[in-house]
Amino acid sequence: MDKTKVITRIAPSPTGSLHIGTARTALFNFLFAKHYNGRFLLRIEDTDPVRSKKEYEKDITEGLSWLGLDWDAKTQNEKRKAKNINSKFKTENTNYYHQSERLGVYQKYIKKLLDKDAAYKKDNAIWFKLDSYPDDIIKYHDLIMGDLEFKKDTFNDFVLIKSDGVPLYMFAAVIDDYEMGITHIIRGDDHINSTPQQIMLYKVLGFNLPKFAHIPLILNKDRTKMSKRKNPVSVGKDFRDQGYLPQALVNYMALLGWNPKDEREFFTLKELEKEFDLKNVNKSGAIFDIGKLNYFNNHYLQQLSNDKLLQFIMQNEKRKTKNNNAKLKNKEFILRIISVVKNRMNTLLDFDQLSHYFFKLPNYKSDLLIFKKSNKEKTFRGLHTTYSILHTTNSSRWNKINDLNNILLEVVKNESLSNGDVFWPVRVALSGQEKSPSPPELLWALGKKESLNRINIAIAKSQK
RNA sequence: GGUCCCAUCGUCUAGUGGUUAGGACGUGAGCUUUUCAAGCUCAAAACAGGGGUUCGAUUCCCCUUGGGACUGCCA
Repeated sequence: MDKTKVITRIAPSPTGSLHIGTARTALFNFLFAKHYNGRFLLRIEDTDPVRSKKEYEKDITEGLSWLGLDWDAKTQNEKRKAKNINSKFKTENTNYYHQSERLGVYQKYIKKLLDKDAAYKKDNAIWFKLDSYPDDIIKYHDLIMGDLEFKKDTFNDFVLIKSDGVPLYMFAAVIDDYEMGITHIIRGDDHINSTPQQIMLYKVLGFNLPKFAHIPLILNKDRTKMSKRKNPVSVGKDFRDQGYLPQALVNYMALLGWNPKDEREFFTLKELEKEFDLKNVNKSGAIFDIGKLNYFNNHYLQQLSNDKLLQFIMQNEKRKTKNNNAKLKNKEFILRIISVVKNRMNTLLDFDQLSHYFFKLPNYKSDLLIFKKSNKEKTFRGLHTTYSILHTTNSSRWNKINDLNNILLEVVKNESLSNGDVFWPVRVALSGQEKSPSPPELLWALGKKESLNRINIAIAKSQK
């Protein structure tokens, strides 16, 4: 880029949980800043004391961190400047910005506008005077949308400071972006129409214009905007808590509106930092497709080591139940289960469904033991022989899935049965399910004692 | 209504003044197999319409249509 250091920001209002749209905007701001070795800042726009809530602020910061979108901390100098002058707001001294601690700053610029006759007081509020902007046309170059042009007379004077003394977004954002030295304002294209008003403020205040980049919105299935108010899709509740991995969500969100101009589709955050540029962001909105997110999530789940996966499953379980789940105590056992069900998982939450029968054999009908191309006699014979051979099998042979597979094949051969006569009933005996990992995998995961126990139960059932 | 933005398979997208319009998800089929899943192979699936410009437009221009956003003392 050029000599000036890139500084971007994400400026959410804490009036709801971290929304998917905000997260995607944060991602683009983060990536752009990192790509050019710049800074990425977080500013909480909490000037609406009625709707703003601390819990939402917490959700937002936690969500950004979870995604790996760590903001650059305020400098010491910036920290010192922060001062809360309005009793309506309580703010701690965080390493990111709050508008509520900058109320004094806004006053300073309001005075300037008043002095210049660019603002006036009416109904106890401070209004911007459109006439103070000299031109009839406001134009700007958008890094994504191209050259944009607006007629001034389609706007009216607008409120800068409400009658209760609190500044409005339109004004506060301009002052903050200027004071924070924001070089690139990357935000949703729902802000295109309010940009001319902000540009007038920049000009009248004598500020240099930052670069604007309006990114296309994330859309619902019906192509309407996925909005924070109407479609509160939350990063924490709807993705993290539903068993999605941050790397999957990041990868998926990046591809919503941006692409690498070739056929690669898997990117880590680091790779995205390297590849991302506003030039490759397109103009039209993108529908959010949970199916494709699942695909990415499955992909990243497979990349995880079993140990890591165990760790995530425990974390998730903890978040859900608020205490340690007793059934997850036996780590060795869980690790074995993980390795046989892993590739069937789309989200971390799937583990429950895919693994319950390892912990407790479900009740099943004896008919289920009989393979569709088999009969009762063969089923019984298969189970019986399997039991006898496994019974005498040295537990050292139990460590290899392939050995266990060979044992089952031996049974098939010795009894002149078909694969289905043996494998199917063994599967049902071990899992009580018709869909499961392969019988040798089940044997291996369950261990010798439990496996024999379950086969015994099946033999008893098949005799009835 | 006004202002502004957008327009390639169902979805995310690549692409070029001359291409068999490419990839991915999803869908269907096949292979494999003891089931399901996975994996592999194959298939169906798109340039919104009309005018220009041009030897030639999916690509450039205009119009229409369609969709969306904004239109608060919200952000």
